[in-house]
Amino acid sequence: MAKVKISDVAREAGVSLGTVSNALNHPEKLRPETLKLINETINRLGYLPNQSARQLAGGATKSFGLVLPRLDHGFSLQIASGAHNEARKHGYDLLIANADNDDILEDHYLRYFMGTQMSGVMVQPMASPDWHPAMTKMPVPIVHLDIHCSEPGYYVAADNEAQGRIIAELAIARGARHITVVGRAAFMQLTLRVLGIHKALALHPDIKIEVIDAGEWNTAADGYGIGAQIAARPADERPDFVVGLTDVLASGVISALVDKGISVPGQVRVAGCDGNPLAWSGSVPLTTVAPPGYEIGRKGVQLLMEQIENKAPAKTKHVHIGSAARTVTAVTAAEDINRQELVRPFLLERASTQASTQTDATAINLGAYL
Amino acid sequence: MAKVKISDVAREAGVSLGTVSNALNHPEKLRPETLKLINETINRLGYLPNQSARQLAGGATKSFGLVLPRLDHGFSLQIASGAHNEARKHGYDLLIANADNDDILEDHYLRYFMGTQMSGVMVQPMASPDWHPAMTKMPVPIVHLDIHCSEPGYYVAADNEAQGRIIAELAIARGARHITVVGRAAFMQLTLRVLGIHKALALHPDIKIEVIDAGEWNTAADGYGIGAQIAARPADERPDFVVGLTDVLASGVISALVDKGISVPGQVRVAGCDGNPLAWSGSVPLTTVAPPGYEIGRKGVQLLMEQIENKAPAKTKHVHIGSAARTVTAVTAAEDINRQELVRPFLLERASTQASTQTDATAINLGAYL
DNA sequence: GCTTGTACTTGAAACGCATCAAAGGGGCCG
DNA sequence: CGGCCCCTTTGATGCGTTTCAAGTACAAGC
Repeated sequence: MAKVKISDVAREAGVSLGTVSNALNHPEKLRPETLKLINETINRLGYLPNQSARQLAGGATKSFGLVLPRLDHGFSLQIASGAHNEARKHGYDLLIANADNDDILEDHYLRYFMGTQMSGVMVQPMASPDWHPAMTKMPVPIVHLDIHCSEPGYYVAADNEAQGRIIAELAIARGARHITVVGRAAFMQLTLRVLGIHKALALHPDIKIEVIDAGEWNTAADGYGIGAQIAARPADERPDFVVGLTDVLASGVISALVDKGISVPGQVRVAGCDGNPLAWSGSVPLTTVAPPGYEIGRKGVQLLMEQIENKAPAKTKHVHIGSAARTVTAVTAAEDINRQELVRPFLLERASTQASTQTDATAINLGAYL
Repeated sequence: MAKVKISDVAREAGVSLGTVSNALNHPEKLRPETLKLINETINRLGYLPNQSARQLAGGATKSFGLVLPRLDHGFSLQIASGAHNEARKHGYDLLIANADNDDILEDHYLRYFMGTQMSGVMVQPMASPDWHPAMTKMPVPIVHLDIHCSEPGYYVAADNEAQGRIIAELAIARGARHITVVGRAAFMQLTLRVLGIHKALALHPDIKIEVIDAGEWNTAADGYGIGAQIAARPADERPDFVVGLTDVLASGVISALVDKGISVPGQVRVAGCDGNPLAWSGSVPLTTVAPPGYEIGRKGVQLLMEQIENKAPAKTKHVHIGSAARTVTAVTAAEDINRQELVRPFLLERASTQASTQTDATAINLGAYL
């Protein structure tokens, strides 16, 4: 049970300590026989290099840290997935920490990663990173994800405003006369979506628009409540297009409307706004705009690599990724549900979505969502 | 940009190196003024302890590593969530690595964690851990999750067989005469579910049962294909109850059946088998059995703590968590879809589900799935 | 046989910190 | 005033590696 260290391997193999180290890090420098001997000894003894010591002695390790606000948020997972693949491509490991919606914890893990000699760190922050500016001038490359920083630094953000615009344009294209936006714009991202919707509609003063605040957490239950409220209105005061700022909200709205006997999309169309897998993997898909989470993660790692390779003092560099990507559309099964984009059978649609975005692994990854 | 180290802080604060170290690790040993002075200096200089050095000097850190096969699998996330909460409760950090369905990578991260002086490591292995037995006799506490080990060691597994049994019993209770199980039992977990179904049905020889293999990955598309195939049969050869070994499969089956004009659950009932959030968060919920992922993660950390505290040589210890937990049932919106558990309105049902399982944070966590 | 070069191998130094025995300082008691 | 004890601070030591200048062995060329 006592840990076997490099010197044990060296002694046992009858070579010096430095040679074992070379076997691990620069195998090309050793004579093949020596290498083989050492590897055998390593396996026989069950030697496991002490990462702490390696890092201490050798400087940074080839690994990145990623701090996410939650793990059960599909978008964050797309980020993680994109970051992971890109990191592996460069031969880096990716370690993920869950801040669990807690400022303190986010800060804690951030410091932890910076102190672990990670080669770089990424965060999808809950608050603006300006909130803890100390972090931005750390001796480790850092990239903020899904957020706009005013301070100099690196960040990758999705164009949330465009996302709102796209949904609004979809509504316009579908001939909407009265649009209801459902949800609490508690986060900057959601606020921007609303802004995008307003901007797009500014050109169409004849279209009526209202925004209904949902409960604090934008849950499906909140959506259901608002849906019920909408259903209860006289027909001529009902919107003909509802946008859930969140897919889950949209789901709730649909449930309520249909429960109350209102046809979707016959009388009211409903769309979501964040490309949640549940929106298009369920048996009744929902039209939604998918923000490019995977791409954000990928780009984040690329910015990290850039900082590492150039070793230049971090100048400001921001990357914007258009959210336009694609609108997940689908045909539903049930007669009565959200059939608005009736192009082809649901599953074929999904299949074709995957096929057409092979370069964008998002679809593939989400597709495997069991 | 040069990293500031503990000696810099000490010099700047006019105290010795050991005192700064104490400020960090044993603040109660310092006079309040000294502590304050040091903390101010730390902040002023932006000092960040080098975790590698700490670990090297001080032995294990209070942190656990968790290696997951994928991140976009709801079940794994429940594990992560449970493990995280339990770990934090004990004051431990949790770092997560994504093995991305790759044996090599799983092994890599496992070694990485073991070498990082983690206090303990958990894996949800893809293959049986007997596959790489070297890992089980490492000098770091390790717990295997969601798998049965024959070797001595610690593991936490869900009772997948019970899961199959529960679904089968549901089918029986609903008066099924012909059950079709859909899916490829590629993994042990799925095999056990099938086994459970068979065992439960052994008592009912009059009920016909068939198993249809799905494509390699049990995707929704696979389910759709099989659903279409079922739909094409003459009415009297069609099952009246379909079990998807995976919720996604079940979703696909439903889509196909309804597309082909077969009423669900009027003519055919369909149930899933793994409590995927998409099953019950979507606008059309699916009946499914939820395996206790959250509980598995929690229990895993508890076993780790046990090993750490007792420091006894790891004896075999296995924990089984019954999957019985709860059957997520729901009322759907659309007339034609899977309404089989028509108890009360969908969202109320969900609300009550959450309320009744406050102690089981699974529901709460999944509920927040945006 | 001697020199030069090539191909490996060696081992001491440093990495940044936690630890802990020992020293320092101050108050209290006799 | 001396002796004790307690509270606080000190700094040398070692943690397991990597690195790199210095060393060894051997072959080829003269």
